[in-house]
Amino acid sequence: MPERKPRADAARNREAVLAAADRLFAESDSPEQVTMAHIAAAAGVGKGTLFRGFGDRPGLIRALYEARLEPIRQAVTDGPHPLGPDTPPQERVPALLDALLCFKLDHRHLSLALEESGAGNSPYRTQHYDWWHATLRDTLDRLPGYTGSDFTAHALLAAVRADLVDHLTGPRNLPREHLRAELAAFTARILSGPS
Amino acid sequence: MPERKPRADAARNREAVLAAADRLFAESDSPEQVTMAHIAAAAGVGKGTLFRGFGDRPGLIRALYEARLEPIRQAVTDGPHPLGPDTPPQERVPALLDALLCFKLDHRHLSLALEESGAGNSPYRTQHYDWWHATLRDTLDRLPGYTGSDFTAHALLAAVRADLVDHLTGPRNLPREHLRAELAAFTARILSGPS
DNA sequence: TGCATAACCGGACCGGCGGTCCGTATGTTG
DNA sequence: CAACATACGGACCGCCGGTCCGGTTATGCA
Repeated sequence: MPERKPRADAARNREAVLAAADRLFAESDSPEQVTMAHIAAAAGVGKGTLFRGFGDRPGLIRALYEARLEPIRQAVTDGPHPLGPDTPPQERVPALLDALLCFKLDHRHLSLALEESGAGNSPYRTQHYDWWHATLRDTLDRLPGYTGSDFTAHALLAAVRADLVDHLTGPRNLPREHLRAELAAFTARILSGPS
Repeated sequence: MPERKPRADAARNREAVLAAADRLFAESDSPEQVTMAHIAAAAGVGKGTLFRGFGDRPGLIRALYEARLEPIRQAVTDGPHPLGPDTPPQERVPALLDALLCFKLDHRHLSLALEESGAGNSPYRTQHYDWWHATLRDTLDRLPGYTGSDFTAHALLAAVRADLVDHLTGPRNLPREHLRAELAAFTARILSGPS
């Protein structure tokens, strides 16, 4: 009874909006240049449709982000080695962080938009952050005798914040593979330290 | 010839604006609620004065932040143990991070306002970030045989990002001393790992 | 001390943004 | 095919950062 089938055009419009937003974010120089009116126009839709379907701007960005992240989420929750839950922690932690880093490199502006802290919606009050944190913490906890996993998980996730990634690969022109290597080295140091 | 003495009332107004902004940020729930018009009104000054004196909103926030941070900066560049330059790296790195963490705890909303990434001004394109990073990196480089100091410095600074600190001490109510201890443990793990 | 001048003040004003609202159009169901 | 519910869309609103210029006031010189 709670679920009512949405109208067909509504579903189509929803997809059109997400596709338009994705394109606009990818093409823009800065996420703030992508306004709700722009997205609506690019999707051939009125502004009202955007706000009815997604609530507000952060809501739209979140929906888009989570849609694009879904494959990785799948791979982590029940995928094969090295992201899946059967991977031993020493391998899985770096794999998780590397996957997240690559995702942010591939969706730079979208990730930047998401992490823009506006008003009460910090990047830490999102569903997917909690999920990443819990996954990482639980994996760390599988390391025998490891302590401080909660804070460590936060700190590791902070090392791949979108704006930091953007800063390192942007003006300083650090190549993608270099950054991945640096992150891997950093992670290794965390895992092999005293527990 | 480049330096002209500013008028006395201009200097007074500048201080009044900084004081008003400091108070408003401290009292507000969220940094975005503090508008330029509010600051101007609280300082008994017109909006034009704000923009002439500080350029724009980020400029005002930066000026305020750097003014409040100045004592710590002094203590780091030529102060005594444990922040000063004569401290051995194993002690100085945690001391630097702890000082920064405490500062962000004491100036929570101001720090949040500063790190809000708007348009082209990411928190990483500020003078003081470069300074913190360089200081931390150089200190890490004094550790014999340490590699990857550049990225490590970024990652350590990311662990004390204002919004993360806010998130941990806010809803989750983690006491100040707990967080400091967690950060210290994390830092220690970094320093004692394989180089 | 008084005047001429440049520096500074301040609030009316502007463009643009996120978000709302309601008359209209369209898909859906019996 | 009719009648209803649902979604559409763009005019509209309030607010904010930032600009501008006529009026004011400190300052340097005579």
